[in-house]
Amino acid sequence: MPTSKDVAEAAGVAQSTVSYVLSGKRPISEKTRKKVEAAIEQLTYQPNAGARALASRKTRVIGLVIPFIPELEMASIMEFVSVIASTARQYDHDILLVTEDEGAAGLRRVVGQQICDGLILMQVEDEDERLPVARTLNVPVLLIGIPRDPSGLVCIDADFEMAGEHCVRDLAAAGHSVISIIDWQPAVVNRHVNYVDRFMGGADAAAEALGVTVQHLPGGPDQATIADSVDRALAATEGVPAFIAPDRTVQDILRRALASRGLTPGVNVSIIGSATPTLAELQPIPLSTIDLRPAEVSRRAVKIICQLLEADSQGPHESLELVPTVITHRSSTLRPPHGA
Amino acid sequence: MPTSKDVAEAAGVAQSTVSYVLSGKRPISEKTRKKVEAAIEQLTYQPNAGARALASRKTRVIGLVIPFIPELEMASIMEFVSVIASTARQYDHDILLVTEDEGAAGLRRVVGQQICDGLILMQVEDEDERLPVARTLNVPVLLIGIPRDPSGLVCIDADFEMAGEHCVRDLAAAGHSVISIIDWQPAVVNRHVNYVDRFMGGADAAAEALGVTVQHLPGGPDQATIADSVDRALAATEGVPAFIAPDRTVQDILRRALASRGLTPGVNVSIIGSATPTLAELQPIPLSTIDLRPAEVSRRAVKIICQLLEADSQGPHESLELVPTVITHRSSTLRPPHGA
DNA sequence: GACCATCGTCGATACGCATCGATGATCTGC
DNA sequence: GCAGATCATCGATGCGTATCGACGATGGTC
Repeated sequence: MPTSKDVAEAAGVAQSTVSYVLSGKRPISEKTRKKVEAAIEQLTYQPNAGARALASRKTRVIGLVIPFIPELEMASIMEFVSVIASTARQYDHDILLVTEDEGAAGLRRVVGQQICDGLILMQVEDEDERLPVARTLNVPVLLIGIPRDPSGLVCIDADFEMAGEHCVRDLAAAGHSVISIIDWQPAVVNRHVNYVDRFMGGADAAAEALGVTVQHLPGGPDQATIADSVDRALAATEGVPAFIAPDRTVQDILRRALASRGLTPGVNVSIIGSATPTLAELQPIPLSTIDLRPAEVSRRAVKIICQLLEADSQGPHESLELVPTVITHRSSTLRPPHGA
Repeated sequence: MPTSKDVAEAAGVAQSTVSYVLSGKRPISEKTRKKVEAAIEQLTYQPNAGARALASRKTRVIGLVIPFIPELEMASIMEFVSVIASTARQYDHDILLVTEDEGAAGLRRVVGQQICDGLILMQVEDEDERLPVARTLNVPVLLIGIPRDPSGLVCIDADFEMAGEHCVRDLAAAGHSVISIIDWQPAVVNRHVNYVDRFMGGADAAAEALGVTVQHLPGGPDQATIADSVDRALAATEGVPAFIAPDRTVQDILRRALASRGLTPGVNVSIIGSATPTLAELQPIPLSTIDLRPAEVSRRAVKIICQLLEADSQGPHESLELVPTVITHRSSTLRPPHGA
């Protein structure tokens, strides 16, 4: 592997000049620059990351703490990971994976060894054991998700409250007066991520404002629970029933439960779920969705932390950004009576 | 951040002694070791990764090149990623994400900058543009997947040939004489990953050996194609029809197509799919599966590359490891007549 | 008790880059 | 045509660790 010293010799300049050509932190004459660039090209020189990190005290690596939830929602998590990694590259950074099973010690490790300059935490829980540690680390930390106490922390998440509100508002506009929300499955609820509460809060607020009824029913990966929820929903509804099912696993089971009761989405029952556009279109009856925009959340997350890294901010920052959700009508919901 | 020099001063020894305590590469007296360890503890010292990499020429980081396939099979990919990351930790290594959209240049970058000591490539295609680059990089590279020409490369993958063979063998044993394989969806087939061919080859070989008929039918995320495939399968079958659907997206559509034709898995039709045990159990009729064991493939992948890193092997290694697949009977297939 | 091997520790150096102060070269204005 | 300002480049140093050679202390041997 060639070093900057090799490049310097090939170009007939000092090593420091090579460094300045690369960083642009001092003016370099056109002639010298050309010579150096030619030497770099010819030797296929690439700066050594370790040496660079040692000298500059910056690794240009961001640690990404990924959650470990067997099975569930893995596809969604992968979308975050993938977009975060490619966005980081746009800011000339790389992503180091930190698995959740390392716990808070993992954060201390990667920051303490100075493997990375900052951290992104996914799936932040209400009372997350990693938060006290995150607050004392002297590097920028970006949370995806909003803990109970976000003081002194930088957070971003989808606007679940808006999501709940929009779902209820849309179903109400389509003429439904009773709306049933099937909860996320227990595996998610038990994680104490509070987006569940925020979603429900938004839905309840909208219901109150619009004078419609929202009832909350248990979800679950088992069919019995959901079948029971459906029956309770039907019993409580006059007219066309409406369901909101944010959890993707719940949706599949719900669809089957409705089908076996002679209910067809878009005809004599409405369903809104959360799903990516592609997945929604693949359904036999394309699903009306509330898009929680994981890609946009990921992009902004990287942008924010890169700005913090740029600023070299020492003082404890604090901010909270919510990404608007988007509701899309497809065929699984009734059309509003007035064409709205 | 404390340095090893700080630790040395606190313990009243030389910096090099601290280094030897940590590495164990020279004998250290019990007394000195205790003093140093106490100082490390008290200062919460952690070695600087950059300096360590610079001096030792080892980063203890492995680059993981993740595929970029919108939507499809993301959950499965996440399982690879997650298991690879946590297994790497067991070998005291970390994982750096490299996204596929960087292409072959990405490999050159992370290796050239010496950000990582080795690479794992996922979803290797038959004629992968990254392979010629991989061969010339002077670091260990581990492929998950088997290219057309694996010479000079180290590969691991699930044994798809065995998988195809076992599926056919099991269905034949259950009394089916005509077996229909619904192909992966076009998005997968068009990637030219050759596991599709290997699976089909295994199935065909088993069919020939057992004297049963295997027919290949197109899959696809659209219902029309699959519905058509089902009709063609039924037309060609006397007795109870049998389907093999390795693609998860195809499975869902297939299930609906069968249901709408009055066919119930395990009763008057057999289906074997590929899915994780958890997902298989969640189905209304638990799915008999061929498990391609992504977690086991991931673990072995990390093990192999860590051994190569350990060995500091310069010469071009070459190996090919296939992980046996596991077939599990649940309720979606007929039982063999003789209880076998 | 003199000699040599072994053990434990130290000091010095190298790793490759960023960065600071210094220096020579070129230009400005009078 | 000369003092001072600006520009481009160089040399030296430090970042924190691993590692090599050296060296004093200890133990055993005859």
